[in-house]
Amino acid sequence: MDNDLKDALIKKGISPSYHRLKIYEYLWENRTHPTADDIYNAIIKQIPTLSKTTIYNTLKTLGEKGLVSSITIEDNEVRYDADIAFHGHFKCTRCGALYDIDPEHIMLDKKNNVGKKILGHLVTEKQVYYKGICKKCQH
Amino acid sequence: MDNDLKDALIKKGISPSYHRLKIYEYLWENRTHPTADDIYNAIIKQIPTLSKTTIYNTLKTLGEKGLVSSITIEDNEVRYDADIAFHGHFKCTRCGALYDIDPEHIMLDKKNNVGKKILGHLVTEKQVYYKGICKKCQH
DNA sequence: ATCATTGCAAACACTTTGCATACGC
DNA sequence: GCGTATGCAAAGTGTTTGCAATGAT
Repeated sequence: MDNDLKDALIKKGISPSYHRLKIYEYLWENRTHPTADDIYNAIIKQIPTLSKTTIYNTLKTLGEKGLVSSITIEDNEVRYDADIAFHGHFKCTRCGALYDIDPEHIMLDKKNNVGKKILGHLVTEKQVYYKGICKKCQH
Repeated sequence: MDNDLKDALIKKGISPSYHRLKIYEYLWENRTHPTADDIYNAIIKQIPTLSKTTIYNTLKTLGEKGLVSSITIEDNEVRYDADIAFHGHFKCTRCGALYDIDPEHIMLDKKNNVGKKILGHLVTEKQVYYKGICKKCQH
């Protein structure tokens, strides 16, 4: 399992250092759309010398190579996701949780239009998100 | 025309100070999705004593009262829009321009689902955006 | 020995906060 | 004159940068 992730890094030309592997592993196992800070606070327990810089460097590298996607909904926080298949998001404005939303639930075409043109503009990325009050917070 | 905007502020319970009116007027006339800084740099010419704080205060007030919507695509900049009808956006990663995209072009339902529930979550806001290379930058 | 990775501290950009001043009714 | 709006400066937050130290082959 660890080796699968390691191989994924190698396949993309990223040398699989211990730190990078741990960060990618964390994102792979925690589908909670963590921020850079969340990831840092989780992994520092296992790697006490870890620095934020390494988190940022690694997330940037993984992002550039297409292994993770980044989600910006609030201006003050970027969240990261190892699920790179197209899907929407729902952000609860009360508790802050971020949920995944399948394309079929948002009446979108399942394809994300990436590689196509809209009004003449070439699309390389698509994001759909909702805000509101999540299921748990409605009571 | 100025009076229409003034009345819109009054109707929402916002006292129409000169500064607030100028900021709202700027957003109304410039559908370029400016940042707080863009607005500041534009209006400082007419009101030399203007401060950024007033820009932020005003944008917050207008946003809370539903007169402008804010768009977050890049983590480091919030853009503002006096067009509060639902529509998508396209951000050019080369030149940075932000274009409006009509709902019909993005194969979405025209309704924005606001007030409805998705997977049990109550939706209060929906945003759709694309990134890519815009028409002008493709040559 | 060489090159890449990591870590620290400082720099940065945008936004918010606290409080004093000025304005409008 | 009183309450609100404004402005300044400082603090805060998340991220990036420069460079030195460390690690791997």
